[in-house]
Amino acid sequence: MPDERGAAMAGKAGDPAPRVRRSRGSGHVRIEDVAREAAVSAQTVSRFFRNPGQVSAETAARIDRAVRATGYVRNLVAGALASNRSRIVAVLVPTIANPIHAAPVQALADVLRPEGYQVLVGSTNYDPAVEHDLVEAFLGRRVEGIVLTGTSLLPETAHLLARAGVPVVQTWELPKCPVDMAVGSDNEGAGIAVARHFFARGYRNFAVLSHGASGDTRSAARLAGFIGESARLGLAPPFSVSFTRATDLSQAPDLLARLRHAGRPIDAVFCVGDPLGIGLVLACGRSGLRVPLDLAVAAFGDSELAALITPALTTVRVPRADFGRVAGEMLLARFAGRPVEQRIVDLGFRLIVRETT
Amino acid sequence: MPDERGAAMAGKAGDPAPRVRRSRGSGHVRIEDVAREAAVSAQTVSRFFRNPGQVSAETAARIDRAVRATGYVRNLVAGALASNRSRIVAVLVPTIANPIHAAPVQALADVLRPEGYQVLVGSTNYDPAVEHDLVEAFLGRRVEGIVLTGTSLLPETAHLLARAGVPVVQTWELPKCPVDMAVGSDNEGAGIAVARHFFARGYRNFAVLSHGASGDTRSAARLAGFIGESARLGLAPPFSVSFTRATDLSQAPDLLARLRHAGRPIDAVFCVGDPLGIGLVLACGRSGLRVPLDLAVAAFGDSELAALITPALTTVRVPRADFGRVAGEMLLARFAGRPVEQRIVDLGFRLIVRETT
DNA sequence: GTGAAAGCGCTAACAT
DNA sequence: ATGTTAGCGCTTTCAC
Repeated sequence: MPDERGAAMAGKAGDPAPRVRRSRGSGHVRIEDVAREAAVSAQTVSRFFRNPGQVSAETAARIDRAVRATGYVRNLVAGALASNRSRIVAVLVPTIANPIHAAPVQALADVLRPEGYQVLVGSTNYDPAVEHDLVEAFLGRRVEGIVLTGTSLLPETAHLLARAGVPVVQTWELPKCPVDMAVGSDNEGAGIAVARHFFARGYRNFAVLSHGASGDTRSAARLAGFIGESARLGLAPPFSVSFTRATDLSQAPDLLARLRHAGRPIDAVFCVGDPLGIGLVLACGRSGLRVPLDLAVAAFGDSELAALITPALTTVRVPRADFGRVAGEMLLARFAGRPVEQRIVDLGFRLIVRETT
Repeated sequence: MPDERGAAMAGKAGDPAPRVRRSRGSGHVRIEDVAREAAVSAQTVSRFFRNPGQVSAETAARIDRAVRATGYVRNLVAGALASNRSRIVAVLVPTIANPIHAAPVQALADVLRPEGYQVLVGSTNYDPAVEHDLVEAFLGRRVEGIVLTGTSLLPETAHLLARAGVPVVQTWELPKCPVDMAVGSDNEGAGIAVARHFFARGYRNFAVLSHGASGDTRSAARLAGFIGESARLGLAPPFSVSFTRATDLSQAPDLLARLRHAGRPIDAVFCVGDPLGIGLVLACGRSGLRVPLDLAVAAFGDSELAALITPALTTVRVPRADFGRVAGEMLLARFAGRPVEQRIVDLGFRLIVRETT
């Protein structure tokens, strides 16, 4: 009878147990309150939440009723501390403004949800320092897995990750030395494919359109592939134009002007991302430049709009959703203690030739 | 001397304190390890992390060194439990695939970050049941504030929110009875404005294009405004066409076909969202339908692409980023205990007339 | 199937 | 400016 003491102490006043002090505490209903209401122990309530089948049907019903009566909401923070399992997986994307990242994040969340995991998203804005801070914050929240977009880690970030012992999946790219696991496509190969396609179509004067984000190694790899192949094809180095902001399409007309005053005629442009490519094609339409007659355009990503604009955009398709899905499956395997046989998964790419080339 | 017991027990072996058992624990470096290394108390290390200026410069340097030496990463989970402050704000959006939600989320995060808050994003997919589950999960993580997109809450969700006592900001819409606070624009008014604009331009045969998501009360309000004003203008009820999926632009050509076989000629279409409007305009371009000569189009959102497509889209502009910024500021005010003078903030809208009308 | 005890790693409150 | 103590609310371990 542990309540005896409180009852005895409060004897005269008849008040409920005046504990030593009550300045802490959230004021929330606790598992113990539910337990009391259901006339079971707190353990049983805890079991009920984690695995309802583990308690008898009758107890379950009583607990269920008690939960409703008290308005109890599980404290996952306390649970995470006690069990050392946060049930959170973090995913870092360069920017949520680019819808190209929606599919993988969605797919990741869809794979993880049935297993009870929630996905925490962070935007690095292509800044490795921001990425580092986010990784540290996520590690502080004791996430159980981290999915990275690209492989442009700072050495100290890689070190942090390695020390933490948290499963990490790098996506989109195929690093030679992954921090842990990776799933993606060959970006350099994509650049090469585009260069060859341009060449096969008869174009000889190339330009590349990229954004200024130095942390974007995926774009850099595509560019490297494209430029390298141009050289192998015996062409002059592509004229290079940079966006200052990755997603600001309103710059497209200005960019087009720079392309037209390159000092030499340009007949084909490779854009490192679909937003750039779409912006360029639309800007051409506005300024009366005929695509692909006056200028051919190819991009990367195969976003939804690529096929819809006129002329439809030639672009490299990568299985974006699968990046997220596979990343989630790899993490799940790790969580379950299953060994991941293939630490680097190449999901390939495909050049979708449409009307802009 | 609490260690005495352990020492006595392990007397002969002479081993370091063999505690009763050591099966729990994360194996991570703890604050106490850092404290020992820096020859200070754990409390001082804790203070150093939360407010470096609170410890002397010399101790700070020692702690800093100790943190590096041990590779310590703060356990924010334990911190959140002890302080009852998670420093997390949750934001719910219908879908991250629609880039229209990127700006407010970004702005919210930008306002909150300097104050030490992180933003947790969840997608409801326009499903109130999913929204409910997410709210419950977030509440379980003891988030300190919740930002909602739209006002289509289930009654039980509203109840859950009310009970939790967490500050809530509903965005995009202006509910008559907000759960707590709200910042948005008058969606019905936007629909009315579009109807009047169509009418003023001489169009008389209206249609509306929406997606099927029943949980989207924002779209519903726009539609209601548009339809109501059509009636007031003495016009026939607009012909209505629905997308099955909110963001699947590939359906646009099919939709266009349905519009053309409406049984009566349609000369102006109001699309509840920009993605729909852009898809429609592009589909018209593909099928040779002249916009606005054969069909006028207006939408809602003023996304980046709206001004870039040809013809440029007439659409309603709302200060999306400001929705997030103001929501963040309201939350911050609450956190600081400041009273929020204005619980409902109307940020207005503007019809941007371009070439599609 | 259920309960009792111990403690996860940190911070609030109270000292000094 | 720094140290000591007592939890935060849950889950693990062990016992029945």
